[in-house]
Amino acid sequence: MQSDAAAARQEIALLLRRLNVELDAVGQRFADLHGLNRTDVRALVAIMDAARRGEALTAGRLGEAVDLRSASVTALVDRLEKVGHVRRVRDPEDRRRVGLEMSEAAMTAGAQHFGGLARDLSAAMEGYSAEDLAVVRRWLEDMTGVITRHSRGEPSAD
Amino acid sequence: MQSDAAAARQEIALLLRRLNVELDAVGQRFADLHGLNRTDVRALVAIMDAARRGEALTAGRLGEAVDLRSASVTALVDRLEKVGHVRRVRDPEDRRRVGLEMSEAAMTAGAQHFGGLARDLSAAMEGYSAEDLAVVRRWLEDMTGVITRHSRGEPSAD
DNA sequence: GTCGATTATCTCGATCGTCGAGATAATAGC
DNA sequence: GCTATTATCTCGACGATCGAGATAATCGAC
Repeated sequence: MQSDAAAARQEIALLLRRLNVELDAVGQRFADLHGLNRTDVRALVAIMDAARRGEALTAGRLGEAVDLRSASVTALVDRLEKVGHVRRVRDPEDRRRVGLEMSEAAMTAGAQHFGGLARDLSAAMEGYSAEDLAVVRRWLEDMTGVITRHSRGEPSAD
Repeated sequence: MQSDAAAARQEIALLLRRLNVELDAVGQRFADLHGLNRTDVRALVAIMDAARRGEALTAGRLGEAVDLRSASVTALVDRLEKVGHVRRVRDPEDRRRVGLEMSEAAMTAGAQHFGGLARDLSAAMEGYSAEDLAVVRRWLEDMTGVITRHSRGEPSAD
């Protein structure tokens, strides 16, 4: 019988779900603090991520990132622009395109909130050995693979 | 210099964020498959979790679980009841209260989708030793602690 | 037991986010 | 040039959520 081991694995799956809920709550809290909704936060994070990679997101690409139709993206960017979080910048190369640039203030607020979390997570991992972190890393990659297949609706490999 | 170790920790934090995104996508997929929105899915999960604990959720408690005001809960339960996923059951003890019972079909669909994920996750952990899983478990608890503090807006312990 | 306070849910009207359809404007291909 | 394609925007409609207030049941003090 290995039902003990199976129970341990199920418990870990439950812990993962709980972590997921709390991680979502971090985004929700940022939204509450800044008078935004969850979509707005996801958009700002997408723009920030792109900026970190050195790319300036266009309206269309932002829509793909947050899975919204063009009409909704226009409304979304209107909201973010109205409160000064982003600026529309027409691309001189292709004047149909609208680039999105985050304001310094929004960048700072985002870095403080989410960067602070990343810093605290990193700090909480300081007590772990390189070997332990390698295990965690492999586990994260394995779990993400399984989850990704589920989110795409692909059959489980059994 | 331990910037290598710091970089490894940051990378793990990024992996965790990616996992979170995919885990959200699993719920989104369930919603798409059944013509529901994310709130409806969260509600069904909350009802299912309560049922597993042997409790029948009332409308009010469901509202707390998914963070909605009573007016929205009424609309939410109306939606779920209309498509036959839940049934309103007046509590004979306290006839103000409305208990919520999931239909067999909804229960089965939920168990299939989310239970299937749990099963696959568990299977993917079979290759891990008890020691490795203990590391993962401790790590999950530590990270959840940090994240929960952030989601509650409590100061980081530095 | 009766009556006011409290609790649980519901109704109504308003607001806001999202979308489909179609307009507008710029680019690309021939 | 002229047409097809691409990127974004406008407009009208729909649906999820909410605040305020209504309704109905329970509780507590007397």
